[in-house]
Amino acid sequence: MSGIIPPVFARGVFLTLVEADRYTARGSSNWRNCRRPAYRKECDPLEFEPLDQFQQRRKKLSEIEALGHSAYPRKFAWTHTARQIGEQFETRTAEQLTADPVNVRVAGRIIALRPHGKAAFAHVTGDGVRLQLYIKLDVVGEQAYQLFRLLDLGDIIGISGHLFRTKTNELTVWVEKLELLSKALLPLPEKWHGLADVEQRFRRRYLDLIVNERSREIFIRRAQIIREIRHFFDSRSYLEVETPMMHPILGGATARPFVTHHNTFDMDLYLRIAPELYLKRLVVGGLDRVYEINRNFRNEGIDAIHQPEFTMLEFYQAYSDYSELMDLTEDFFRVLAEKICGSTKVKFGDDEIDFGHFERLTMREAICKFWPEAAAPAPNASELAAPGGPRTLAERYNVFARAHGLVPFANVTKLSDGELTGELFEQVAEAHLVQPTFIYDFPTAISPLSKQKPDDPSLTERFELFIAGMELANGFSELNDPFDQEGRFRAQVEKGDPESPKEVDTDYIRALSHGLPPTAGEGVGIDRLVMLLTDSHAIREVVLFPLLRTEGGEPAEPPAETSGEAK
RNA sequence: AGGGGCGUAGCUCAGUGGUAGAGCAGCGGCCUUUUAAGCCGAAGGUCGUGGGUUCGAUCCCCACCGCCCCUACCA
Repeated sequence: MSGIIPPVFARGVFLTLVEADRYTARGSSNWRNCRRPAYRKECDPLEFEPLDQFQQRRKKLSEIEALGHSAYPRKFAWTHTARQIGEQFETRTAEQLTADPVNVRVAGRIIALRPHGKAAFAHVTGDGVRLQLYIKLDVVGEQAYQLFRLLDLGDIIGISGHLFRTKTNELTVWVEKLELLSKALLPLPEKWHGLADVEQRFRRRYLDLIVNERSREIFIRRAQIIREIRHFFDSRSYLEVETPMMHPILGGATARPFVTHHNTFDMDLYLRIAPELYLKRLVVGGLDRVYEINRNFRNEGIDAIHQPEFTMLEFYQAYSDYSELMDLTEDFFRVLAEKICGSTKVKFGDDEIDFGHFERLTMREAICKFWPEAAAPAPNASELAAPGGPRTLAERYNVFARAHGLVPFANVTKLSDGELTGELFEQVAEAHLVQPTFIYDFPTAISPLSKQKPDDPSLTERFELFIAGMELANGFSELNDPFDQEGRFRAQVEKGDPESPKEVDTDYIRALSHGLPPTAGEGVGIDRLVMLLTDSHAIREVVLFPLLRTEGGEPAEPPAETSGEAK
C-alpha cells in the first residue's frame, strides 16, 4: 500500500537525479497511481521518515544505477538458502572446504556490515538464518566493490562464491560475485535491541519479523499447527469446506456483529459470528464429516484473549455425541502438543500444561469444587439442581463479593436458573482451570443449539474445554429436533438483546426438517491454541496484524472515486 | 466504558521549570579475518498534538490522539 513509483517516472529520476528536488516534482498524472494512507490530505511524493536516511539511500540507489547495475532486477538463481548452507555444511572443516570447494549462490538481507577498508565482513539472513560473507576488493574487483560500498543494512543481495572458515572458524562465504536484488530505502531497527515498542511491532509487523526471531518463530509454528490440524481431520475422513462469511441472518452464536452492505442486491449482511448453521446444513446434505478453519468477526471488546476477527476450527461428525467428541478432543490436543512441541507437557508462563491428562467435571461440580471458602458453605450439586437453587447461591455469592470488593452479579432477579448457573461457573471456577479440563452438562438456557440430556431437560449434552483459564473449545450433541430448535430460536428473538438474532433462521429449520443425523460438533479457538503452544500470553502476539486504531488521529476517509481526476 | 501508566533523534533509552543527552543506525575520513569490529570528525529533535499557568514549559495543569495494564463488556 505504500507509494508505487510509476516506472517511467522513476527511470527518469534514476538516470538524471542529482539533487533531491528533481525527484519531488509533482503534478504528473502518473501520481494518480500513488496510493497513500487515507489520513494524508494530498498525494505527497514517496517519502518516509527518517527523511535524511531515505534521501541518502535514494542517492546511493541512483549511483548504483549509474554504475550499470539494475536497481530492482527480476530474479536471482540461488543454489542454497542460508539455512541449507548451515544444515549441509556446518560439519565441514576448513581443510575439507579447501580440498573440496563448495560453490554456492545465496540471497539474503544484509543485517550486519563490518567494513575494513579494502575488505569487509557482512551477515545476511535468509530463511531466518544468519550467514556470514567475506568480501575482498582484490577478489570481487573494483566495480563490484564499489557496488558493495553503496550497500546499506537492510538491502537484499545475491552473492556467489565458495565456503571457507575464518580465523574464528565461522562458516563463511568467500564472495566472488555480488549483485543488488532490492534496495532498502529505509533503515532497519536498532541491531541490539531490535524493535521493542509493542505498538510499532504490530503496525510494522514486517520489521518485527525481520528483527525479532521469536515473532518469526511464532508464525512459523502457527502455520505448522494449521497444517497438523488439517492432517488430523483429513486422516479421519473429514472434508474441509468453506462456508459464507457474509450472512443475511445472524446465528450460531450469541455475539454482536459487524454489518456490511451489498450494493447490487441493496442488502445488509452480517460478517459471520460463527459458521455453525451452514456446516450443519452440510451434514443434512450428506457430508457426514466436515470441518472448516474459519475467520469469525465479533464486534466486542479487545483484550489479551479477544480480537474482533479470530480464527476458529469447527468440525461436525454425524452419528456421534458429545462424549465421543471429548475423547476425540483429548486425542487432538495431545497429538498437536506432541507434534508441535515434542511433548505432551508444554510450558506456558509459570505453568506446565499437561496435554496427556484431561479432567472432566460437570458445570455444577465445578461450581461446588471451586466455591470460595470465604463464601462458605460450599453448595452441593443437588442444591444447584433444585429450582431456585442457583438464585439462592448467586445471592450468597453477591454477599461475599460485596464484602471482598468483587463485582456482584447485576441481574440476579432477571436471570433464569440456567443463566445464573453459567454466571456462577464463570465467576467461581473458570480462572482455576489451568490444566486441561472439560466442563460438561451446560444449562439448556445458555445452550440454544445443543441437545438436552435425556434424563434432565434443564441440561444439555454440551462441554467446553478450559486450559490456562481460557476457553479453548466448545462442543455438543447437536440439537436436531426442528420443533425444539424453532422454539429455542423464537425464545432468543423474543429476548431482544443486542447479541440475540433478530429473526428466526427458517431455512435452517427447514434443513433440520429434512433430517439432521444425530451429530456432534465442536469449535476450537485457533488463536488461543497457538498461544498455548507458543507460550504467548496475548492473542495479538499470534495474529499477524491485530486491529489497531488508525495512525494519525484523524478518521480515515473513504477513498474518493474522483480523486484521480481532481486535478 | 471507568481507573492507572506511558509517549524525548530512524531504533533502544537517559534527563531537567532556564533553549536537550548517550549508544546503535546514518554522513565524511582511516582501516584486507571481523562478528555489539575499531579509531578520528561532523550532523541529526515543534521532547505525541492543542490550549493554559509562568518572565520562561519537554517538565506543572487541562483537553485530545495513540499504545500498554487492571476492571467492565465478551458462550
